[in-house]
Amino acid sequence: MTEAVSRPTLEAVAARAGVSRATVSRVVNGGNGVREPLVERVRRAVEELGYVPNQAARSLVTKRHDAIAVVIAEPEARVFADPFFALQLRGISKELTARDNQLVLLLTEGRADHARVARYLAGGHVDGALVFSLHLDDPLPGLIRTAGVPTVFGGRPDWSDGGGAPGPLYVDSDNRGGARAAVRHLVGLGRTRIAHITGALDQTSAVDRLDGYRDVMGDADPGLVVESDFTPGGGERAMRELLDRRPDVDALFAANDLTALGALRVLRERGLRVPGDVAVIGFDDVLPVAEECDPPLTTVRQDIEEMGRLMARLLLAGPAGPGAAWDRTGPPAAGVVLPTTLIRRASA
Amino acid sequence: MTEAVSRPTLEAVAARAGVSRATVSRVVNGGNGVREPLVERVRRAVEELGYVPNQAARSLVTKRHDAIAVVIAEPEARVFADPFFALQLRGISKELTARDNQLVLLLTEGRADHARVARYLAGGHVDGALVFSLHLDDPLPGLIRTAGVPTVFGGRPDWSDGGGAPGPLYVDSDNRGGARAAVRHLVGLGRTRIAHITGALDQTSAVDRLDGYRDVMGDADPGLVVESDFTPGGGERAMRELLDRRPDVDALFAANDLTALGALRVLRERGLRVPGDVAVIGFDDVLPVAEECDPPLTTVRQDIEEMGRLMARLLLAGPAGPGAAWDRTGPPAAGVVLPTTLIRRASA
DNA sequence: GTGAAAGCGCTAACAA
DNA sequence: TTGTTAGCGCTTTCAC
Repeated sequence: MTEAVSRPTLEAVAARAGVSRATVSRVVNGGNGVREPLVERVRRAVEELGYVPNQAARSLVTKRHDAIAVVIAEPEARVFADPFFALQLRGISKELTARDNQLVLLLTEGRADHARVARYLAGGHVDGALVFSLHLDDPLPGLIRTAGVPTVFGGRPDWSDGGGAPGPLYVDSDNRGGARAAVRHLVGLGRTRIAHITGALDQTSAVDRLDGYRDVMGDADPGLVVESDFTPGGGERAMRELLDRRPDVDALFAANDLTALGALRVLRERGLRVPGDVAVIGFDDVLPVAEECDPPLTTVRQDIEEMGRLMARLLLAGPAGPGAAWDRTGPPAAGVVLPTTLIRRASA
Repeated sequence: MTEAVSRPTLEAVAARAGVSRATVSRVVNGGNGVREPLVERVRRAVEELGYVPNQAARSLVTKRHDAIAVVIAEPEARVFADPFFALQLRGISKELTARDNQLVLLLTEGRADHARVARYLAGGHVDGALVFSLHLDDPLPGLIRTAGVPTVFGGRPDWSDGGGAPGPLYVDSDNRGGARAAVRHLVGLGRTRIAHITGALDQTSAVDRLDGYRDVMGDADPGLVVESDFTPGGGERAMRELLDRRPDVDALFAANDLTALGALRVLRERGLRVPGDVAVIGFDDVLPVAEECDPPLTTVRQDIEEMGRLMARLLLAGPAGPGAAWDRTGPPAAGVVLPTTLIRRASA
């Protein structure tokens, strides 16, 4: 019946092994400076008793938690219609697991939750935080800075190019470069009236992709750019607007795969062939979206899982253990930008 | 520079408010039995010092953690190609937040991770666990039972109909009833050669949906049933096999929306009209999949977010506080089954 | 190399 | 109603 009686303590293990609590503690924490035969005896006692260290007691004295928070701040429903976050989470989880850290998930729905998250982070319950999906006017970064928790951002925060202050740590993909590659590919296909449906322009990823488009198409008709929001519905609306305005468009670079999906529906509905009449490229390479749409989507791939892994690695990378590096010098500054690759499928 | 100096303790607040630690503790934990003026004074001191209770110290004495683990055991890549889990997570998160609990996310990749998860749960780091995605031969339930952690399962575990023992707590949707509704709808459309592409039959949800199909189509050609795995790729393969075997099929009930998505591609590729030649119904109503496919998918909706919310509610519902009810009587037994609704769109 | 002892910050009897 | 006190289980000096 698995009585929920109190689990064995260090004390119990010590008694069983015939040593002191201190020795057991040493063995449990790597066994440095303990003679081999003793180590062996303690290990056996641990095994026999099924001893598991009490994390609360340990944290109380070490002030470490071996836990980090993942904050996903996305008020809209979008978050979960998009496999993007799930993939990042997976990467983060793998890395944390490998380093014996736990993942505390903090989901926020709008402003009301910000205070809660800030309080939690400031409360020193975790050793660090991984923060996603910031919008330009988001108060969260400020709150986090105040909380003084080591933090790595997913995606470049908008204030990262600021003045002299050491920038925040972040991991991003090369949105601008990826966008350029996509548009150049369309140019290479001989397309001349290349449109762009943007993402939500209060996020740096959307701005960077737009900039990449402009790098190549600088002199194009501004009417070829339609603002949208990274969703399939938004993609549809934008595509309609675009076709009404410029029926002669012969290529589209969509801010992400979901947007492309919406655009494809409208193109089909209007009887336009892809890529015959309009070539289409997305961004993300999120499966099954990209692979399963019709036609399969040419898109710019970012290694989302690797981004997650990297964020975790960066957060835990403090030279003298978690926290140390940050406390004295402030964040190690700057960001890591991962490359993107153009994946050719049928749509362009 | 937000020095990472030690945060204020109960002691400090007590000193500032001119009361004892015990009084501060009482106020912080609801203020019962403390006279109003004192409460006020303590509150102010807490405010001024920015005091946040040290959770580790608290857990050490209360043996509670105000944290629960969410275990997602899904070896395949499928997990994250499917918005299903994300939605459940969101529901869980909302409910936990409302009850001041934290969510510790445990993702497992195959068997290797089971031991790790079991150890963590047995370690008493959390007050309970929410467990998803069990497969028939999964060792996790056994390990969890041994660990003695209060647990609620997402989806009916296969061993729940067993003998006399009180069953495990679980939340599921009415897979069988939903399947029946779907197939009956197809019958109502005048279809007679109604096929079914199953999900992964090592999961009860897939088995239940198949049973629902059989409830209505008991006497149909067994050749109309093809086994698959809940993925778009699997759906494609199954649809091809089906068409080769029974080219006269006039309706399809797919085990989930992703499967339907794959099947739709094959139908289109073979020049068959949906719903003209073949009517198609999915299961889940997961957006954007169902809404954005072509044609928009008629499907059986389950309220995924509500399932998550309910799981959390159930887990935290112990009469004498978390744990208590479980410790003496074992799990309160049985499951909660949520209704499903048929959502009519264009595909059937 | 090993043990003894002093807390980490909090809650929960128990006294007052 | 409020304060005093004794630990919760662990790590970590400091002696030995």
